[in-house]
Amino acid sequence: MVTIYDIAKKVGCASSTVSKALNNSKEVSAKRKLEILAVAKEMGYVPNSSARNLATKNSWSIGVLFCEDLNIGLEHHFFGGVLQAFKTYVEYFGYEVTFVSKKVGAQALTYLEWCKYKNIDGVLILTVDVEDENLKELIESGIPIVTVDSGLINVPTVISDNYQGTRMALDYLMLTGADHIAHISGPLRSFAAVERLDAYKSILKKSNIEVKENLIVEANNYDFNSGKRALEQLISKNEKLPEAIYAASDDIALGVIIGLKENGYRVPEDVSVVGFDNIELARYTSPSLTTVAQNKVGIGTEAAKHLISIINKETSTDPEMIKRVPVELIVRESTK
Amino acid sequence: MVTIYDIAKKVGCASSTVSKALNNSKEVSAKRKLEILAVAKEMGYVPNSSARNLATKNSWSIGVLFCEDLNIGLEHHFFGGVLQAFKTYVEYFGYEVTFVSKKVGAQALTYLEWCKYKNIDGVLILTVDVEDENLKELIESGIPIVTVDSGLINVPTVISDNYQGTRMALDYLMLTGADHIAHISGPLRSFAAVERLDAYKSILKKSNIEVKENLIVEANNYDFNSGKRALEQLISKNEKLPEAIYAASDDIALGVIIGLKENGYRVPEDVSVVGFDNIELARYTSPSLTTVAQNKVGIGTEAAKHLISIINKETSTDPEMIKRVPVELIVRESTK
DNA sequence: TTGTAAGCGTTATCAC
DNA sequence: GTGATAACGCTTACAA
Repeated sequence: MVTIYDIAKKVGCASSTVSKALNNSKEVSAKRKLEILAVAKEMGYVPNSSARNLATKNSWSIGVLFCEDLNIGLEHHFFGGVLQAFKTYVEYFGYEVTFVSKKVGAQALTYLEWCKYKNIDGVLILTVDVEDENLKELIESGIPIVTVDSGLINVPTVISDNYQGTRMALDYLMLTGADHIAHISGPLRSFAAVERLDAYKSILKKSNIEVKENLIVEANNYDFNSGKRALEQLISKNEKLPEAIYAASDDIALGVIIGLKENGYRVPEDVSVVGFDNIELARYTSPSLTTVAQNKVGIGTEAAKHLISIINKETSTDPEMIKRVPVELIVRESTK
Repeated sequence: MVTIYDIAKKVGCASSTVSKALNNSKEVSAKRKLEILAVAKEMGYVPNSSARNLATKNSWSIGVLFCEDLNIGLEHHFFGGVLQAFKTYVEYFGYEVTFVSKKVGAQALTYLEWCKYKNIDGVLILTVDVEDENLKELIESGIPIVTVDSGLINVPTVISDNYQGTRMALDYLMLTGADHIAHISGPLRSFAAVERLDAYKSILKKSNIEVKENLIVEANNYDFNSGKRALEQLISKNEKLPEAIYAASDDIALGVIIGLKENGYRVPEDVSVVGFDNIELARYTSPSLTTVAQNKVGIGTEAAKHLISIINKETSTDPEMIKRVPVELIVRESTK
């Protein structure tokens, strides 16, 4: 391994001079700087992260936290997509991203301990077990944190604009003649699910439409199967299905559509269906799916931007902060 | 920040003794050890990663490399799933995982430089631009590397057993009476696509079935649209479609099925279709999809296991090594 | 402009 | 068993 001492020896100067040259300090003459840089390159010098971090007390690294215990994780396109955009943005600003771990060597650590151990600059919380005591400690520690759609309170949050999305979906359905609109919500332990349900209720009220509890069903999860089961419940709770169903996710919506078909309903002739997400497949199903498109890149980027601004103390950290990223209604065949 | 000096002062011993106690060395009396541990806990001591790494020249961290330039990345369920399993496994053994970056602060680095900078123990290459010069340098550096289905040669690879999977798919199709089987391959810049195509040819030959070039079409990509377009090509190349189509991915297969329907074919009555992956949706489409299931967790875990064994020098690093993870045929409705 | 030296928090080597 | 002390590679006052 080549160190600044090796370079100093070869150039015939002090190591501090080398350090200054390498850090582009103006306390070195241009000539010396050039000379040192040339030798550094020639010798294949690469700085040492640990030594630098130790001396500067600065890690330039951001932790990503997600619970693999939950059955929702990186393989979910939403979180994968958000993380990718997040990573791209923060790396552009010179940060590296590391997964927050619960151990170092053989020793178990809490999240907070691990962050201190690594001297992490900030944390992105992706998915999480809200009950986790460890998490509480981390949140209260004062380390810069941002979360995405995790259901955590008291943490700055970046999330799709669920109210806007719900309004666009319902407005469109009403426009196409639906007087009765059911809602299959996501699991209500999810923050997004609650927001979409609240929006549904509030928008109906504003349109002077009665909110009927028998038109609301909570899916156990965001997936296809839960959607299908929720539809069965909806059917059993109503003699006659409403003209439209607003589902809290595309997977749920697809489950609903299959369930409708199996029960002899035509989509959209008998029942219109709108989803939420705009998964890749939505345009290819039959009928293709009308849906509220989430902007994964936008969410990841906003989360990154906000986290960095907290780290740089450009933003006073307001734990109540919620940044809503605009969504878009994509009209396809599953609605009239 | 609490350091071992703070602990030493409070306990009334030397810092080296504290270090030994903390590292569970037997060069400390049991009594002292207990005392020191208690004080450490009381003071909220957390070790410092940089200092430790600097002193031990050991980072306990593994880099994950993937090109976000490609339109395939973390949001793809396959890579997301593999990474998640990989992470779980290596963390169990005390490693942390960090994304390989191309810069540190404002300075651009090559992959290899970054790995040296971080003193990384090993690298998992997920997706990659095979042409990348930077990559070549990394591969030739001797740093422990494992890759998953990336198409790289000269890097130990963990991949689904594409031959076995193809054989199971084709055997099943032949069993159900298909004499002619077309293949929509993945993009041939992908290693897996080549393997599946080769297996297709070789298995047909072994079954004394002629390999006809007009029954083979390369999809531009692994996605739905590419599948649909490939089907159009297949149709234009053949007066009469074969009884079965073996597709290199589920997304391709779904595109093929939609295309078949649009062209008036029934699945599976007129044409059987088999995919590869077993994406979550495969069981829910109509018809549900017969497919070769890839074991994402198995692949991630095997990659982790192998990388760690290279790091520990338990395995002599053989760049030609290919570990094939068993696949499984899931029979559903898209085949007779 | 350049050099000296202390310090970052650990570990590891050697005396005692 | 315990304690000095050097070393890891770098940054940064401060002195020259």
